[in-house]
Amino acid sequence: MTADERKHRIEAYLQRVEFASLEELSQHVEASVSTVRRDLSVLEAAGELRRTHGGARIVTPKTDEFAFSARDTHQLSEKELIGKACANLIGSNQSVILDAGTTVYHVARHLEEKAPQIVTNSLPVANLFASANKVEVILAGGVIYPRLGVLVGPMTVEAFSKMRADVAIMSAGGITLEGVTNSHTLLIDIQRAMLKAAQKIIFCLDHSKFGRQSVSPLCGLDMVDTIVTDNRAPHELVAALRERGVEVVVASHAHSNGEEI
Amino acid sequence: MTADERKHRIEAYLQRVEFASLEELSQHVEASVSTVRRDLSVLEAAGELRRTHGGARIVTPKTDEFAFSARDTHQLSEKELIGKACANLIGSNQSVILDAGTTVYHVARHLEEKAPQIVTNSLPVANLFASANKVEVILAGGVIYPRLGVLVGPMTVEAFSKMRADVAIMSAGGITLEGVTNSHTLLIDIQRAMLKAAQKIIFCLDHSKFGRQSVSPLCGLDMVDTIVTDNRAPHELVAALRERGVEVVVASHAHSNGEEI
DNA sequence: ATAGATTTTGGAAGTATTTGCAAGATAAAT
DNA sequence: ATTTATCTTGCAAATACTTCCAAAATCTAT
Repeated sequence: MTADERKHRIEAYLQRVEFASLEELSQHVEASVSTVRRDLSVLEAAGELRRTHGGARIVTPKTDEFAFSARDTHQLSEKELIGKACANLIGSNQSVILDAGTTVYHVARHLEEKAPQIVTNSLPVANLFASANKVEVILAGGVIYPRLGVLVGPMTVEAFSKMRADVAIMSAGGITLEGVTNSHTLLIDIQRAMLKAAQKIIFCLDHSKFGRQSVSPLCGLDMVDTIVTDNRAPHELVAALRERGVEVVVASHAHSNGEEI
Repeated sequence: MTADERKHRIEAYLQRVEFASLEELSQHVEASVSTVRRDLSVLEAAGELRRTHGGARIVTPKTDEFAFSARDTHQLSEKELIGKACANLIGSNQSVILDAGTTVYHVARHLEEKAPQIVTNSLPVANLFASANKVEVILAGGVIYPRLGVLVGPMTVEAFSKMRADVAIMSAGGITLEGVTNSHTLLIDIQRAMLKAAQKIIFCLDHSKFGRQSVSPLCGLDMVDTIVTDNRAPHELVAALRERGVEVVVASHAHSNGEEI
């Protein structure tokens, strides 16, 4: 990789994730942190980004025109961790269905290297990859649901009904031992079609979703292969879920820092 | 392999991968790095690419109608005027198909007050209305074509084949008395489906498109109801088009009361 | 076709740039 | 205030670039 290409990759990566640590960038471009530091200095001088302690931040985030990526910095890091951990579950060259929803959005940010085929009905996710040409993104058609930037309606359901994918990465409003529920009735049909289309089902649910029930039941626990959550999820419920045969991955700082392939 | 052929292969390869190291290029064209270096110097002098430390990069991935660039101020005011004039042709509550392309994008910006039903395969247009809830936007499904932010492929064609709309607002690469042409073969099928789906066909073409011919023919003049252009369009061609029964709207500052951009 | 001239090619030597590491300095965290 | 993490600076090794030269290929004229 040339120095120039490396700088561009740093820029592109930051364009997607908005902020990244030195370590993260270093791994992403496969160069030492020293080199990344120097690159960042150059890019900062060019006005492309702004260096911060421990990393860098893009100066003009282009993905930010959505009510969607609202600044809840509180749970942001938890969703980040969940996103990273979930992305680690995905193998290379798999086809992945991505649900709409903020948590899944964070998964998408870490998926560039892994999955060349992504199917989604989320406009923010689509925008994320709109300029990345390593990933093939299929966007399901449908009517845009304004606030969320999600495509909904019969067109969307039909699109997913005709598809097959290796994995589906899903959001939901709540999970109990009785199953998974969601509040957006508009999305239920679409999510059901997603579940049918995928071989493996992963739900990304931060701790606040545990023990909660939304209005519309989505599916039972038997459909769920894996749940990725953060370390504030109630241990009893996690244990109970595991007893029911659901794999539960708890994302933590330690885990995400560890092994590389 | 001749020297000339080698240079062309280098160029074509860079067109595909954007960056390449010396070593990579050397292997690809089966020549020594020294030779590749010399070739790159020549090509750089010709403005085809830019050398970098360790390799080379294409200078620009071809500027065209569909390439969305954030800092594209080129002919901005003219496209703005065309956009406004074209939006004026649309009635309230009409269903409108919007093609991908920068000029049509500017039309979309002025369409919100009309509260139309919009169907498009353009990601930028979709983003424009993603948070506006006066407008119902239907996004056709398909594969995202990276650089352009357009949805393409059979899914997209099928989506438009099943639709009916009052108006289609279209882009194109060139127009002559022989008809309308476009350079992106990937889009031709989609555009044809759009034309079939709509009752009235409007083409938005700035003056640079007049008298130009791109590789792929799109449709004859008989299909075209209206063309919206700016006041630098060649008068003879405009007159000739009118004689053929095409309504030509020339956007000027007079018509659109001066707002800033 | 052949000998000589010209251009092109591949490589070598020397110079310049880049990279990764380490040590001291500075800023954040507890 | 102390500890930890991050940043800057300087340096040596690695890598890449330029210039030059000889061999190979191509062209030209007889």
